[in-house]
Amino acid sequence: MSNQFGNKLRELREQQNLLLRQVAPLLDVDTPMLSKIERGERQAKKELVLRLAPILKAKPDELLTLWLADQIAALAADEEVGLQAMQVAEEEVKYQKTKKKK
Amino acid sequence: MSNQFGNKLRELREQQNLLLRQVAPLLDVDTPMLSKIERGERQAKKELVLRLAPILKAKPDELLTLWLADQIAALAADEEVGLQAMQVAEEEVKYQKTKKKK
DNA sequence: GTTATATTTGTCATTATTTGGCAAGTCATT
DNA sequence: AATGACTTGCCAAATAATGACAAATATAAC
Repeated sequence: MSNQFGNKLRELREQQNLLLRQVAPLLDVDTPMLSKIERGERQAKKELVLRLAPILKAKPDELLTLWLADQIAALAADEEVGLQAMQVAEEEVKYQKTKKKK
Repeated sequence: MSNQFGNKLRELREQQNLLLRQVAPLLDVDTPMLSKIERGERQAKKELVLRLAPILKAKPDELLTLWLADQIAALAADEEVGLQAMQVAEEEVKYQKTKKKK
C-alpha cells in the first residue's frame, strides 16, 4: 500500500517537532485516530486535510493532491488494467473541465 | 457525470439486439437494476462485468478498463487538484508494478 | 528494571453508504 | 386501451466507514 499522504503528514509534523497528542486536539480527533491517519489505516476527511495544512505549514493543495492520489492509487492498484483505466479517466476529467460546470 | 462504462454496455447490447429483460436474468439481477447500471445510477460489481463480457461479445479488459475509469474519474472530477492527483497516483501505481507483489 | 511519555493496536457501538428488489410509473407502438 | 421496453421511487437488508475508548507496545530517562 502506498500512503504518500500519511507519510507527508508525519514528515511535516516531525519537522515542526509536534507530537500526535499536540496536533490531534487541534483537529478534534483523538490521538490514536491521527496516528491511524498518518499510517493510512484510516481515511482523513477533506475538511481535516484543510485544517491540517496551516498547522503543518503546508499548502492545502499539496496535501489535497497527495490525499486524493492515494485514493485513486488504491482503486487502480489492484487491477491489471489500472494504468489504462487511469489514462481513460484522465481524458474524461480533462474533457469535463472544458465544459465548466459539473 | 461520465459513465463511459454504462454507455458502452448499452451500445453493445443494442448492437446485439438484446433487451434489458433478456440480459438481466443471465446476470442474476433484475431488469431495473441493469437499467440503472447502464445509466450509471448503480455501480456494477467486478464479477458482473466479467460475466457481461461474453454476453456482449466484448473483451473483459475493455469493459473493466471503462468500469474502473469511471470510478477514478468520479473521484478526481470534483476536486480542483484532480488532474495533478492523477499524475501522482499514476507514478505511484507504476512504481508498485515494478515491485511485483502488492 | 521501573517510570514516564509517545505511539500503536484492538475492539466496539454507532452511523452512513451501498445494495438489490419490488411496485408502480412513463413512453412509445400498435 | 393493451402491450412491451425501459425507468423511477422507495425500502429493508447488507456492508462499510467512523469515532471513541481501553489496553498494549515501544522508546527513552532515570
